[in-house]
Amino acid sequence: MRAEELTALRGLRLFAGIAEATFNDLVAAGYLQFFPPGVTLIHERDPADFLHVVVEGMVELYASAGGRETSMELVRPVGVFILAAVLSDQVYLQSARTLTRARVLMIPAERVRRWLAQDAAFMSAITVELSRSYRQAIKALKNQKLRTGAERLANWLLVAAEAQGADSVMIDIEKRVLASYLGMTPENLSRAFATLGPHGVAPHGARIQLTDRTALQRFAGPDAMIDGIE
Amino acid sequence: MRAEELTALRGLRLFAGIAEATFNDLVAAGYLQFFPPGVTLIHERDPADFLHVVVEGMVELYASAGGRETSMELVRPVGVFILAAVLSDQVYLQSARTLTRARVLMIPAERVRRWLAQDAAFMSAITVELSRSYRQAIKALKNQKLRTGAERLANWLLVAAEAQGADSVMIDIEKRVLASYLGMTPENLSRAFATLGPHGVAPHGARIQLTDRTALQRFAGPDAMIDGIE
DNA sequence: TTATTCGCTTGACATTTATCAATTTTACCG
DNA sequence: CGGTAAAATTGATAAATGTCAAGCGAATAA
Repeated sequence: MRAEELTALRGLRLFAGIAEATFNDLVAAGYLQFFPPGVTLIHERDPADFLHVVVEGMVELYASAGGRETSMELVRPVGVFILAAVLSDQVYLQSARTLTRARVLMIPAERVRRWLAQDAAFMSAITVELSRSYRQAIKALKNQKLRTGAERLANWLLVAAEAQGADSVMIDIEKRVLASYLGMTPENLSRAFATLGPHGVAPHGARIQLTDRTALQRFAGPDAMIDGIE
Repeated sequence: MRAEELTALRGLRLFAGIAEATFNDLVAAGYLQFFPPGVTLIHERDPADFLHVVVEGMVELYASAGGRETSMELVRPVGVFILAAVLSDQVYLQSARTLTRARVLMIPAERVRRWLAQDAAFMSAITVELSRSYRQAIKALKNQKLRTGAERLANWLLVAAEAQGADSVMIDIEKRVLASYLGMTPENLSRAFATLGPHGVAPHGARIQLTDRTALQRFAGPDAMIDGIE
C-alpha cells in the first residue's frame, strides 16, 4: 500500500486515536484488492467475515426483497461498510457491489473483534462511527417517509452543490443508481428533473445547472436533521 | 423504584455484564418520573441531555419536516431511546412523546459518557445496543423502500401474531399511530385492511382475526432481513 | 465508419397513496 | 344515562409513483 493511502486510512474516524500497533496489525491482517466494476463483494444473508474499507473507487450498498431491489448507500473513499454486522457477528442486511473499478481493504472480522476488546480507543472510535451510521440511517428513513421524490432529488442536488462548491452539479454515478438511491424509478427521476425545471434546475446530461439556488431551496425545504452530514 | 423493576432494568442489554457499581450509580443519578399520556419528553433539534429508559407504559419516537410528521419507533418496557445522540453529545434527530401514562428513567448524558470511559463492559454493551439499533433502522428503511403499504401491514400483523402467540392480533395503540408508523395515512390503513381481507384478515375493532396464516404469509412475503427482531 | 448496445427520456396507462368531506363508531365526561 | 369529542371508516377525487413500450442519443465494438 502506498504511503499516502496509509495516511488516508489512518485518518479514518474508525482509526482515530487508536494505538499504532493496533492499526498496523489490522492493516497487515487485511487483504487489499482491486475489483473491476460490477463485482458483488458481499451478499445479504451471508455471515459477516470481513470489515470492508473502500480505499479507491465507489461501492454501492443495496438490498433486495420480494423481487425488488433498492440502493441503500454509496460508499466513497475512505469509507467503511457493514461495521455493525462485523461487530455483532451477524449476517449482512445489505449486499455490496463495485460501481467502478475499486480498491477495497478487507479486514477479518475476527481480528476486528479481538482488537476491540484490547484497545479501548478502538472501541471508542467504533462507537463514534456506529453512532454516526445509525444517525445516517435515521435521516435516510425520515427522508423517505417525509418527502416526495422530487423533494428528495432537490435536497440531494443542494447537498451535492455544496460539496462540489459550484453552481452546477456533476453526477458521477449512473442516473438509474441515483434513482434507486433516492427511492424511485429511473423514469420518475427524469420526471422529477422536469418538475424541478421551474425551480432553477437545468439538466445537461450528467451536469445539472442550478440557475436559482434560492428558488430550489424554497422548493426543497432543506433540513439539517435530514440532510446534514456528521 | 421497586425491586422487580430494578431487576428488569438490570436485564437490559445495555446494562448486561457491567459492574454493579456502574449500574447503581447510573440508576441513582437518574430521575424516575411518571408522565401522563401525550407528554412530549424530548424535542427534535434539542441537545441530548438525558438517556431515556422506558420502565412502564409506551413512548412514541416521531420526526417532523416540512409540516409533515411520521412515527419512527414505538418503545415499550424495558427499552432505551436516543442512545446515539447521548453518546456523541449531539442534538436529537427525533422527538418523543408518551402514548400512555408512562414511567421513564432519565439518566444524565454526562454521567453515561463518564462511565463509558471507565467501564469497558458498559462500553461493550453500548456497542451491542447501538449495533442493534442501527440494524433496526436499516430494516425499517428497507421495509419502507421495498414494500407497499398493504405489504408492510401484512408483515406487521404476522410479527405481532407471533409475539402474541395467537390467531388474532390485539392492537394496543391507536390506529392512526400504527398508520404513521407504517408510513401511511389512517385512511389508507383502513383500506389496507380491506385489501388484506381476501388473505385471511378480518378486523373487529382493535382485534384482528387472522383466519388463514398461510395465505397472509403468501401475500406478505416475510423476510428475516426486514422483519426479524434481534 | 457503421452497427449495435445500453442508458436515458418520453408518452400512455395502471397502481398506489394522499386529500377532502361526510358519516359511523367509539370513548369519555358530566 | 345522554351528550360530546375524538377516532375510524367510507366515498370521491387528486397527486404521486410505477409499469410498459417506444424512441433517442451517446458510447463501444466490429
